[in-house]
Amino acid sequence: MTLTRDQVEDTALAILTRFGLADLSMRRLARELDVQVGALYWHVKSKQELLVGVAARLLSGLDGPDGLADLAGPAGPDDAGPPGPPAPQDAPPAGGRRADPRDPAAGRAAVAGLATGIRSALVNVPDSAEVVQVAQSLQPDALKPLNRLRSLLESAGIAHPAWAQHLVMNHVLGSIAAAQEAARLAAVDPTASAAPLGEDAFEWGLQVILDGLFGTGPAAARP
Amino acid sequence: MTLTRDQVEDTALAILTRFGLADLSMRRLARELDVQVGALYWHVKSKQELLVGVAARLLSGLDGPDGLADLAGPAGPDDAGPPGPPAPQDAPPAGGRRADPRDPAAGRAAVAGLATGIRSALVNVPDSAEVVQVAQSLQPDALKPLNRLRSLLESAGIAHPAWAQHLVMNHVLGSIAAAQEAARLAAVDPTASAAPLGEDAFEWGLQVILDGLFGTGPAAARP
DNA sequence: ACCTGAACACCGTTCAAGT
DNA sequence: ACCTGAACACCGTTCAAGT
Repeated sequence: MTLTRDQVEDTALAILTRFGLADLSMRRLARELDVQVGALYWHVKSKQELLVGVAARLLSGLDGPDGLADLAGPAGPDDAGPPGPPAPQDAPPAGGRRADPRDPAAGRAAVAGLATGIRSALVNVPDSAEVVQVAQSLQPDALKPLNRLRSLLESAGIAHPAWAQHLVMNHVLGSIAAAQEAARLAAVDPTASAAPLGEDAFEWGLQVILDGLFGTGPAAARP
Repeated sequence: MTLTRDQVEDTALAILTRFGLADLSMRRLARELDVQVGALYWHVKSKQELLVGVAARLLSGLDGPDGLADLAGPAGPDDAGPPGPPAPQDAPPAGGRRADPRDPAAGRAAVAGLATGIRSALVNVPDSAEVVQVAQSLQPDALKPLNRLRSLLESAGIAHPAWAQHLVMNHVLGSIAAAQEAARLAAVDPTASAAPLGEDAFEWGLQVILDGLFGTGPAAARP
């Protein structure tokens, strides 16, 4: 059986999920696949290009039109915390549905649902936020869910959809990275544990952003 | 003359400023200082600890009580774009002053001024956002300006100052990283240039966040 | 106290040569 | 077409030994 690009990306995702980005080296990947390092470079142009593929796989559950289709993500159930639907005031009415221009709340709910779905897909995979961030800056159109986020914002009437997309994504990825780093620190040194910065901090910040984006009053009139 | 920790951090900052994080290796640093690599480890415990020091230096102009004291940052003038005061509706009234509880607008202006100051201090130093991010997660209290940002938010009556601090910082650092990555990409491949994502995108996003945090209406009543 | 010299265990990428 | 073997030019960290 000959090596495949899919196999390479699958194994890369597996190493990332189990051991994190520090252990995801081309050499480690080759060892896991029982080939020489050079063989990998027949299937991928560079490690960066490989990471773009891994990022796409991380978010592949959100490729379709339904932002909540695979809410738990490929890595299993969501992180610890009180169970129940996230974003109670937003998620139930709509996941990733097209925003109805006659119903402004639907646009906000769709954005909230997709943002929460992206977080759920990444939060259990170590360093996944970093991987998505490099993919996002390296090949801005390679990640469909991020394009979908932008078009949701555009449909909802946001003035600068691309800017808003980055605003939301910086919060999503920043929250995940902070939470994972805090967890890593706590695992080594259990004494230094300031604030957990978990799912509730994420939801709170998301609502602040959505208030600013969709808020009645002066916010809606901003250029 | 014997080596000093200050010298090590100074030279590290110089390499970062001129060549970026990829070129800031312990070996390169030792070469620049005309010592062996091992010598560095007498003065710093690890590269991560060194980066915390570099991050502190990057933001040292904002240590004092005035958030706009060193608005241009250590790297020279701000990035390209139409000149003029940033955040016209926020910066003029107050830089980093204590928020007057009787004047809610002063709190918002102080936060905006400090956030803009942090951006100005970092935007011209390549990969500075990444450096600050690792410092922030590694030693959350080592960077005074970030603590000051939190206390400004607290004084302004924000419900969750620590969460809000991260919300603002994720936007500041995310915007800088995206802008610098886009510039790096454009330098290599001038054809692929989606949206610039520069200072105006930063200001717009900052105002959205501040609208959500300070906004009149439902936003102010959020827990 | 402060630094050298040298090692340990790694990296990403390239490329002639094999099959 | 696909892979091996081997090299190139690097990493961060440690530590006996020198001064």
